[in-house]
Order: sequence, then C-alpha cells, then structure tokens
Amino acid sequence: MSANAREDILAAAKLVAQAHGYAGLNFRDLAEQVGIKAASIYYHFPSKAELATAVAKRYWEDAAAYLESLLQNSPKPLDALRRYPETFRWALENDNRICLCSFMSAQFDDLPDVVKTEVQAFTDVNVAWLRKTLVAAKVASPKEAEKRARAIYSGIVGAQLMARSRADISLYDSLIDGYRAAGLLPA
Amino acid sequence: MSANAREDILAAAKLVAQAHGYAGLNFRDLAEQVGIKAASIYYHFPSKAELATAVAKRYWEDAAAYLESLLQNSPKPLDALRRYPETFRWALENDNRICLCSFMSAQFDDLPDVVKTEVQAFTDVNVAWLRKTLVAAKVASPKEAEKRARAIYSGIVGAQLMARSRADISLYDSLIDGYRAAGLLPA
DNA sequence: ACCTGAACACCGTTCAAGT
DNA sequence: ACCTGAACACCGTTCAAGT
Repeated sequence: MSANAREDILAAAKLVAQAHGYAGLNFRDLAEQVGIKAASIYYHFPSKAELATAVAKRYWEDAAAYLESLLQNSPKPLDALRRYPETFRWALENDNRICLCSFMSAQFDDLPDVVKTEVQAFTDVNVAWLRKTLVAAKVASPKEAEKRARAIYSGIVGAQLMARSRADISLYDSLIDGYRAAGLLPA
Repeated sequence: MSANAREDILAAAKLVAQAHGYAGLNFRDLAEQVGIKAASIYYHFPSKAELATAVAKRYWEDAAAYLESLLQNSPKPLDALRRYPETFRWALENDNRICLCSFMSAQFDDLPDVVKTEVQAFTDVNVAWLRKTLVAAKVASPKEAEKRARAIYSGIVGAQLMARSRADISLYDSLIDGYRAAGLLPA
C-alpha cells in the first residue's frame, strides 16, 4: 500500500471491475487490498456509484491519452491502426480480464446513470480516434469512417469477450486475424 | 403462473440472466415472479449452479433447433446467413436484453464450471452452424470457414453489447450494416 | 408430490462515533 | 482529516413441517 489511499482504491477497483464488473465491486475485498477497512472507503468516495464513476472516468482519460500518443509516435496512421487491437489484448493478458466498459455495458440495467455516462465516454473516445485514424490512413473516406470505426470497435469488443469465455488469448489473435482476412481491419 | 413451476422458473431465470447475468439471478425475486417462495425453487433445482446450468442448456438447445429450422426453411443457405443477425436482434428488442451467453462470458470468473460448459456450448452451436452455412453458401471455403464463422459470431456479439450500452437498437442495425460494408458479413 | 416458515451464515452498505 | 464498529438489509441455502 502506498501513501495515497484514494489512488490505491482507484487502481484496485479498476482491476476488480474488469474481472467482476460493477456488481462484483465489493468494498470489503477492495479495502483489504488497500489495507484499510471497508467503511473507510466511504471517506474517499461517497458511494459505490461515485467510486465507479471515478474509475470509469480515469479509464477513458487514460485510454484517450494512450491513443493520442500511439498516433503521434507511429510513423504512419496506418501503423497506429494496425496496433489498435493490442490495446484490448492487454486486459486478456492481465489474468483474462476484459475492458471495464464492456463489462459495464453488459450490466447496463444495474448501472447508476452517472456511471453510464462515463462508460459511454470510453466508447466515444475509441470510436472518435478510430474514425480520425481511418481517414488519416486513407482506409475509409470521411463519409464512411464513422460507421467503419464503430464496426471495428464492436468487433474488437466481441473478440475480447469471446476470448475471455474460453480463457484463450490465442483465440483473440485468431479473431483479429479473421477480421483482417474478412476486410474489417486493414491487413 | 402456469401449471408447471419448473418451466416457469426456467423461463423467468432466462430473462433475468439476460438482463442481470449470473450474479443477478436471485432466488427471492425469481420465486416471486413464479408465484412461489424462494425455498420452493430448491425442490426443482438443487442449487443456483444447477438452475443456471439448466437455463444455459435449454438456451443453446433452443438456439440449435431454431438455427436448423432457419436453414431448412430458407430457399438458399445464403438467405439463412443473411437472416442470422436477426436472432441476436430479438434480445435487444426484448427490453434491451443481451445473449445469456455473452453476459455469462463477461462473468466468466464467477461462474461454476458446470455453467461454463453450457455457456461454451452455445458458442459452439452458433459457430458450427455458421461454418456449415458459410460453406454451403459458398461464402467461404471449407478451409477458411471456421475462422470466418468465429469472426462473424464475435462481431455480432460485440454489436449486441455495444447497442445495449446505448439502449439503441438502431445502432445494432447500423453495426451489422457496417460489417456488411466492410466484408465480414455477406451483402 | 410440492410447497413454506424460519433460521443460519454470510456479504455489501451505511453512518454515528472514535482518534 | 481519516478511520472503524456495529448495525442493517439482503442472499443462497437448509430443513423440519405442512398440505
């Protein structure tokens, strides 16, 4: 445990949410990981909804920052595009977790509205980046890019979910290959 | 409530699992819907794991039967293939639910092993049908068909999940269109 | 055969109270 | 400021008892 309980809670909660979702976020286990008591979490976050909101907000902010740096540091936009599926591979590598946003999308009915907003922001960030990069890489025309970006995003989300259900990361790679072969992703 | 409590429990549990997942299946609410007490469910199913197993088994059996009838009743295999995305649209039409198998795939870590087996069987049924139908429709060669079938399945699963997160069924249709435009699904 | 009340051990959540 | 004990509501499960 570090000197900053709030940051420790956020970090631990992110991992729990990626493995067990919103319903699986439990304050007793979370507190134990951080080294405080469950009730103490409520000093830092007024409710489970607020904690989940903070986690999801941090999550899309980090994603946005990473995607920008990926684009900046790639020789060509097409290179960044080719590496996009990697970002969703990491969760699977990390103990067969999935995207926090995907898990919470499944639990949509049980999500407080404030959390829904942040979960949707993650999708928006990804789709906007894909649209921009598809156009820059001349893979799609400005007119087609939005639809193509959404199709790529949902395809990758589905691949991650399916790979999790088999606890098989090679299945993820195979599905991404399948998208390339079929023409959804650039070769 | 009908004359058959066991069937009523299965039917109610299916809907709950499609909206709230395995963790969201609780015997008290379920019993109330069926018109009996929570303890009575244990007369029909020895445990929550066994109930979920029965629900998931019934789910893939029904899917298998429907897909066979779809193929039999279609003029050409390609027609059946074109109608495949409809089967995942129905859950969204039904109060923004999703595939039971997708929800439980997200909750993989929290699933008893017996349930996992039945959840995976649903995927197997769908992928096997797609493979067979892709070959029959000459959309994919026997060699490519397995990979293509899995890519289509995961793509549709992702589209359904993304549409749920916006409670927007037109988004599902748009994503399926995007798959057709990109070449993942036959036009 | 089918169902129930009551109880058990447990868990997430809350808040008044501690330091 | 930061944390906690203790209570509360709830859940899966059991079982003796009811019809």
